[in-house]
Amino acid sequence: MKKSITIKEIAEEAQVSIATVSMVLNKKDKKISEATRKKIHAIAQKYNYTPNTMARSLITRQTRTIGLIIPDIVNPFFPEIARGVEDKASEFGYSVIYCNTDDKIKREDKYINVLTEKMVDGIIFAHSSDRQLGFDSLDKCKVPILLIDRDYENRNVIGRVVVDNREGAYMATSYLLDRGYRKIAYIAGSITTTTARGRLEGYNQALAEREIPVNEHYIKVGEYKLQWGVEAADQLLHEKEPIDAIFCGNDLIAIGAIRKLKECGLRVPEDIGIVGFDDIYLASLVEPPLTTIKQPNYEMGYKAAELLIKNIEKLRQDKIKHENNSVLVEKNTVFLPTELIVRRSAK
Amino acid sequence: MKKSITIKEIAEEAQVSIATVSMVLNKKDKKISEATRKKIHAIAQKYNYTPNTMARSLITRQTRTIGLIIPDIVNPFFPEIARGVEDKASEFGYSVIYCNTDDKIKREDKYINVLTEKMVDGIIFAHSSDRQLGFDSLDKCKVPILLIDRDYENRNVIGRVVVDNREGAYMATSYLLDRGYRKIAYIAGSITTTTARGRLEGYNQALAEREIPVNEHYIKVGEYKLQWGVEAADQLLHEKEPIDAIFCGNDLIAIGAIRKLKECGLRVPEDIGIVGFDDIYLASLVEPPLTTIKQPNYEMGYKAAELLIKNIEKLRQDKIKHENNSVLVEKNTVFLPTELIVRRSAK
DNA sequence: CTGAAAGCGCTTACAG
DNA sequence: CTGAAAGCGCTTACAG
Repeated sequence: MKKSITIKEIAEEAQVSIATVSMVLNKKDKKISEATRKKIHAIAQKYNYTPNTMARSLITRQTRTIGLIIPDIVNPFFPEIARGVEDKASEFGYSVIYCNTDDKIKREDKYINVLTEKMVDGIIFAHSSDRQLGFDSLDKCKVPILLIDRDYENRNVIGRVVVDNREGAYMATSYLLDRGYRKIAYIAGSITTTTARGRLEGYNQALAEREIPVNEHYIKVGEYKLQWGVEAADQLLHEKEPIDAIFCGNDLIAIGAIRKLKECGLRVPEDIGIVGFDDIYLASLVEPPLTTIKQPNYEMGYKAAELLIKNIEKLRQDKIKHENNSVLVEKNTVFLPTELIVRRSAK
Repeated sequence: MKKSITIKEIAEEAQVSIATVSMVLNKKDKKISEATRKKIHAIAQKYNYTPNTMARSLITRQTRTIGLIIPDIVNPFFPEIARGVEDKASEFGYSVIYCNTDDKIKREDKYINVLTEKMVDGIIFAHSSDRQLGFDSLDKCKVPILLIDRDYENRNVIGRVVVDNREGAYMATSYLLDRGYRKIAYIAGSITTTTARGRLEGYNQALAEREIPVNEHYIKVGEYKLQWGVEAADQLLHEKEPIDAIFCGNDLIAIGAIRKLKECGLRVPEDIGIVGFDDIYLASLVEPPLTTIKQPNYEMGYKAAELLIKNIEKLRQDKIKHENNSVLVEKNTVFLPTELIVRRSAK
């Protein structure tokens, strides 16, 4: 549309050098006379000057833009994360470019490339669960990467922000145990991810603490879908040793399980106790409102953006000051706590 | 992190000029000898060359990045739109920077500014419903803007993509009429938006066609929330002339209304027919699965990105070719059709 | 207090 | 077929 005015044109009109204009507009104008300053600001205002950040970035080597790579924004798990990221980023004056990969490694690599070319200052990355080994595009990547939700070993990764799934599952299972349930099943969504493994650990730990033996038949591994909740619940109802409670890997599973239980005339939580992992907050909409472990998704995004940007800025400081290799602000994995939300108490 | 190699360095190593390297790497290399070409590609590969798009953009005046401004990605209405936008954008080789405004005009203006500074090629904008009049930041904006979901008159706007709410409401109401319902209420979420007005028009039109007089008491205006659905349903049940069906402004309202009806021992749809406007696809999770008007949200984002990018590219073509004022690809409002999803048929 | 100059990494006429 | 040169809009030492 309209062409923007440049500092060169402002300089001409103000009868000063472009250096002076640049300094004034960047508030590095301690040494500039009040008169010049006013004149320049007036002209900038008049023509509605907007700086060309491309030109600036070319010199400063910072774009104040970060990338967010997630599987799918439509998956209700991710909007809160995305929102957390954007909130923190904009607090710091950063923008975020967001990318959907559908968990496809090819698309992940493509986006890492695109973001690198766009010179983003950093990337927040929720990678595919299939991504098992070190991968070229990550190794080659010239941009700092921070992992969320799922863990992954890689030297280019400057940090990780994940949910404390072990603790959450422990809380969920302990809650059921506290209410007197003893035959607690676990319907897992999958077991290949660190997420799922953490939850299994927590479940086992809670049982172990009370010296309740783990019944392998009580652990059903499938996928994070409503239909799987229905099926798994059906399987559990046909076990020789009847169950009295279920810890569900996520809330879609929980909804499915409840549907099945009701079909069979069982009441929740009077007959069968249920706690779900509240991936996507839907559980609160089904009846009976379900007791769940709330995932700190918003916090995850927020924290991730904070860590990433702090690292970015520290890296830059170090480069400017000492030109030596810099130490990261925080290199280790951050575990975010979950919360037990009791919506309807069992027994 | 690692510094990227530049075309200058490639040129040195290959013993050619940077112009040659640039041409080869940009596939404008028809005139370059096969040997030089191969040599250059080999070196680029070897050092894992990634172009600096800042530098390129500075010259070409295109960033291949568009902005997406929405109220809140956590609102389940928007992820599908965002996904549609990103899908189409990445098809065209564009990235998208996304921004949450919480419907605050101040934040909208801030983001329009930020995006302008970042030199995005265009902006897709779902503006606040409170934004009634022409507004400075939009007028001043140097970037083409395309509006989605909500309409707004402004000369800087190159187009609009909205849902055909009138048609949708007409379908919903007609469906209920076809099933024999005659006392059809309408629980609206609000009436200030063009969205809500369109729906009211469709409702009125359907009734008018069958020569059924509109009963003002049957139209309840509130907000797009579950609780309002509960309240409005309660009000409707106390009307002198009893209703036999409800058209709900969105699915949160529908869920609330159903909850109330059930509480009063009424069956849906046997006693009271219900059709909701399926803003957020949640309706399918409540029982009984609800008949709804499906919003083409994904399509809205997809179409919007397509129109915007086509306009951007046309604008550029025209500038290169004739340097004259260009005609927009499509300036008018695009109405996207809704779809009636019958999940449980009434009567 | 201010300016002249170099340069960020690239593209694009233009010349040969 | 290839190179020298100008320039995109800005920042940053350095000099005065």
